[in-house]
Amino acid sequence: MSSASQLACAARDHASARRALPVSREALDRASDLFRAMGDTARLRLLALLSQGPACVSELAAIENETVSTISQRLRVLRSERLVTRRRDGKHINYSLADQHVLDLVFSAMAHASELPAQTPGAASIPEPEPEPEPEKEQS
Amino acid sequence: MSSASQLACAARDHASARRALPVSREALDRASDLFRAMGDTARLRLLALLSQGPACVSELAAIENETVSTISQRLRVLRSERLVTRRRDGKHINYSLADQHVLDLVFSAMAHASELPAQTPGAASIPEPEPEPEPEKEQS
DNA sequence: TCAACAGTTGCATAGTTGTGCAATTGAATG
DNA sequence: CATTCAATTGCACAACTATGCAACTGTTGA
Repeated sequence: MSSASQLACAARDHASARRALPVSREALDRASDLFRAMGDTARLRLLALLSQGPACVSELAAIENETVSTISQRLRVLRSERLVTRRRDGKHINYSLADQHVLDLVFSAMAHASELPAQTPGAASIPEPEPEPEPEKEQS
Repeated sequence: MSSASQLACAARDHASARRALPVSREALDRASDLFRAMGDTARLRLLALLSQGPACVSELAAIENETVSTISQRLRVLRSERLVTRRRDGKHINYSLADQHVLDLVFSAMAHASELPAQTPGAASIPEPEPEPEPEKEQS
């Protein structure tokens, strides 16, 4: 993979000065793992449910109308990213949100998502469909 | 799919009182789309690069050591979630972050991710591996 | 100790996603 | 107008992910 045989514009047109990432690659990898775990509607719904308090697997299964197995799998993913924690309570295992942090993330995402009804790319050609206050038209 | 034939514990043991979600299902769907878009290391790296300023596709391809096609695909996904915007500048198309919002999300995720080195679930049995300040040991 | 119940896990399968290649669009330039 | 370069897209394929089922672990209570 990766040939990079075409770095034409980078080298000539604007003499690239950009290379250092603002953060470590590892940190980004972990962050993406986190996002991936939350990047599933069903799993995110579980987080939303748990935001109201702890719940056991079968309870969540009943609410979500899914099998216990499926819910368990979803929770496993969330747990692997430390989004939820579990604790045994008698016969059940109660899951809870790992911390408030998690909800902040979800709410931030929803704030962004609700800004606009989300478009499918390819609708407009190139000219920005949004009237920006900065019509800077620089030309070579 | 979904049988829900086993809501045993929900109905009996703790007489479920939880059902309303704190947010609309739609909002969660959109948020999960957003997270999914960011849930890929390569795409997240692009966001990190763009946080330093706009860049064109071939420039990003050179930095990432990938084909232009691949980068273009990744940007397409990011654009579909309005995480980046594009603007034609002469021969190139410059991509930028859609807004600061996006970076907040990334940084929050990294903050969460860097709290601990991330475990693989299944390591410890059930008893919480973290010494919590709330050792409430309730027992039936 | 055995039965019942709560959860987890292994496995097979279906569906989704990422990538490369080749063809195409579209703008700029000779 | 043809050429060149930037970028996108269609297609096929590989890799990954989610799900259901069945088997299994582990706990409670008779």
